Amino acid sequence: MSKILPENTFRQEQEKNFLLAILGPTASGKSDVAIRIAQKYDGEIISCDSRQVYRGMDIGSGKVKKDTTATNISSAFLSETIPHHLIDIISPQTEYNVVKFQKQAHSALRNIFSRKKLPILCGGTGFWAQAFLENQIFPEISPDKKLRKMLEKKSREELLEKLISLDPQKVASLDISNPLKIIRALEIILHKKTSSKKDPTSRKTVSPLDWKGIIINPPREILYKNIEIRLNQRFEEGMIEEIRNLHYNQKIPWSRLESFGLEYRWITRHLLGKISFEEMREKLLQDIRHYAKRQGTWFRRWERQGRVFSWVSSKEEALAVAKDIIEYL
RNA sequence: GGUCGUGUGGCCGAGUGGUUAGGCAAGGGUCUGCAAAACCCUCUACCCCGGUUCAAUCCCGGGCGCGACCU
Repeated sequence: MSKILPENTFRQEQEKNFLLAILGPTASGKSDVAIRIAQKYDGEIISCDSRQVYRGMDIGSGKVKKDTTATNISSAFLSETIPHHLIDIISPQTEYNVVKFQKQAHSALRNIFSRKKLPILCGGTGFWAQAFLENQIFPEISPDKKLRKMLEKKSREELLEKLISLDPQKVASLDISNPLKIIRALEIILHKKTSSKKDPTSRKTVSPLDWKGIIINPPREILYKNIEIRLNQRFEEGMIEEIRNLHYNQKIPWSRLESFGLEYRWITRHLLGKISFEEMREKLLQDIRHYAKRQGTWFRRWERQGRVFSWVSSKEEALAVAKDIIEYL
């Protein structure tokens, strides 16, 4: 089994630190494609999914099935004998965010390169993917839960007023109709004032990554149909049980579960008796479609900013394009 | 057959004699430490015909459709 296919040797020989990204909306088949590429070219997967990082959130977040037979030494999550990084890394109680992801993804990446494997970033969280792949720099002011909680009670108008009084210039470059954005802006300003350590924009620069991205973007109707089929499967696989368990056994508060959105949000509401199964299913389906749409918006915008992607409409096409990219590196 | 009621954009649903309710869906978009989150934009309709009127989706008459009740 360790006798490798001709394609596999290819990886060992090439010196470039190249990274392939498989992106796309939910239910587009990213995971399948990534695993098949990894199998063919001796790769490892870095998951880029803001919900799959959490332990116990399996069916609802669409994790690939874990290998239970494998006795591999790797600490990574294994599926189809392929290591998956950044899956199951923290408890759902823990706060996680882009910056943490950036750091961990980079360390996973270094790790994979050191073993001369092909890293494959796979996921639908566009914000995280872009932050990681483009080494985006964030102001070094970490979220302040207490402050946020306090500010959340205020109206958008009050928040805006406060922001204008503190930093009138900031307003121009901000989406001021969104309270969350104003809160973060305030958070940065207030902390800069109190703990004026170092210039928040200064940070070690990382050398740019050499990567190419494939976006799987099936026609809307097909995607929506897949979403529904997949949702039905998830119910059959015991997704409701999973969420019940997260609350009653893992003691995750309902409010926390709701905040995860989609399946976690709607099933929680159903478990609390607020809505019937049918209503929950309908609302959830609707929300997943909206989510898929937003994901598409993200990728289109990213491309408009100057990044070129290979857009494909099916898994097969994705595999063909991946083959071209990798074999002609 | 009769009586009463009703007919608004893909759906729900207010309303008015002349300046376009609203919600949902749909589509588009924003995003620099909550991103499966949060937020923004677009989508001028009033069943048909005739009449009244400067002007009708709104008033009157007729037709058609739907609903309820009566026979």
